[in-house]
Amino acid sequence: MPQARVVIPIAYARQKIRHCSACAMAALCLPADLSVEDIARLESLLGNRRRLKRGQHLYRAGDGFDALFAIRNGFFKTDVLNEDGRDQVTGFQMAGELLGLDGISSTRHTCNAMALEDSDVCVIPFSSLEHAAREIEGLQRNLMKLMSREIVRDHGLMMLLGTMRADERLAAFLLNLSQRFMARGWSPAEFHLRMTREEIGSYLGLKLETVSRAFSRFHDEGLISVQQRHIRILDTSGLRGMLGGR
Amino acid sequence: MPQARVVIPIAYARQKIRHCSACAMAALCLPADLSVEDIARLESLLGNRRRLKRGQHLYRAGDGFDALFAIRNGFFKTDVLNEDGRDQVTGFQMAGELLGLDGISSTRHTCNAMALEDSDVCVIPFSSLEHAAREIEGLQRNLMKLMSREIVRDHGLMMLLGTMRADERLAAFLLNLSQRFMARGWSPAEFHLRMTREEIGSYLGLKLETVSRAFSRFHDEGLISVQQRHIRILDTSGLRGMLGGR
DNA sequence: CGATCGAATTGACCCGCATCAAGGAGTGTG
DNA sequence: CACACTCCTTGATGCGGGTCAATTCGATCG
Repeated sequence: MPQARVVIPIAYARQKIRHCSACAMAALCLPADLSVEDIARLESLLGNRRRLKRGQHLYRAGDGFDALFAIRNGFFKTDVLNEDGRDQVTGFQMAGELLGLDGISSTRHTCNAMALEDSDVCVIPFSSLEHAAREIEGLQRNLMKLMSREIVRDHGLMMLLGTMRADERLAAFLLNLSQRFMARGWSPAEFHLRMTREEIGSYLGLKLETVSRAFSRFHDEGLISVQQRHIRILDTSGLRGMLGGR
Repeated sequence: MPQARVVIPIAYARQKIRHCSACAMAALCLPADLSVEDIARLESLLGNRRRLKRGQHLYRAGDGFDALFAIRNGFFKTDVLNEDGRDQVTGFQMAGELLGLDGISSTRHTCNAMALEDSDVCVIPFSSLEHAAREIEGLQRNLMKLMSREIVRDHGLMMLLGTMRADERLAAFLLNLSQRFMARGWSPAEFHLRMTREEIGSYLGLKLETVSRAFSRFHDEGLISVQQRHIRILDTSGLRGMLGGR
């Protein structure tokens, strides 16, 4: 067991040599479209990697903000909690996506980020990133694009929460997951949900029972097959047809 | 009437001399905390001002993106429209706030921005802004903070849409407006709504009848007085108590 | 000053989803 | 292997807000 203490730093050191340039997710992440030299610059400012076990928090609302996190692999949820105890899942994040953008607005994080499976993130100290972004044109642009994309994504979710009925919401959710898995080279048709029905419900503004019933209905209609958290999409266009199926 | 054609360009030219440094909203806007010299730099890259009549669009979804807009005075709504014709108001913006951040993620805007009263905005060409942000540290930071603040704001709205009941939503809406008016030195207790019940409803994920009924209920309970669009808040803490009044 | 038109209010009814409750499936533990 | 625990499914019931419809209010205009 004392060995672990020795082994881990070595592993870190080795990992630190090749960060982005060896990362399968680079194209979806901050380094997108940067030149080899600029990627090297970016790598030089990265902090250590950080590993999280399922259920661990990467950060919590109120924690000081000093770094962004790029998911190397794993799966996260973010949620906000308000005064009266209600909480709302604001997103599920997967490899290649950035966590912590909410913290830039002040000196503290405003939401919680929790690993839904054992995960691995790159720590990007924000002050170094800011500094580098002033010198690397493409980096500044990428960072702003990522933030803007987050804003656009949020608008889509508002649309979902404000105008859609339960099964439209779930169909949109599944199609979104499917598409993001596909963008990562994974199967778009068959995947394992890493979140509970309750977390899906919180994200979609529904109760867990409603989510469960909608899953069963999709199953009965032959759109998907569901076994607990294992999902197989059988009829993508059928699912797509549910949107606006008002 | 031909006179107007002559007068307007002159007015523009005169306005261009002093932008941020003479603007009452500077503290809430991009120049916040910048030095006098940096503000001068920022002013030098501003485009013309642009005036809009009530009902005019500043931009529409699909329009090319090349500038941000800072509201000098007036009032806007932004909304997104999806394939099947439903739309969702994503925000109401007032003096000192920035419009167009959604466009950064691609080369096009993804939502519509419409003036709800005669308004006046500063045009900020984005490529110049990006360039200046690389040289002016505080400017880059302010821009990122504004984007991050937008993300945090959106999370709050998701919470509202995902977990609150109708009158909580309306109470939160009124308190938010009130606070923003106060931050601008206007009355927090008495104001004129610039949007219809239907637009409020779209923003809050409710139908216009529900919004109207909630207003009437608040009125009957002595929390506010309502006459069409004129609102007077009579009991702020009462309103606040409605949140989480499950 | 009456006519017209969009916006807001109010009422009656109904439906989708929340709520409450019971039981089943899967997983880890002593 | 029994037990506990969490997560999921399914049913019964009720309510909040959607829907449809009628009326009123206020502004604009001939």
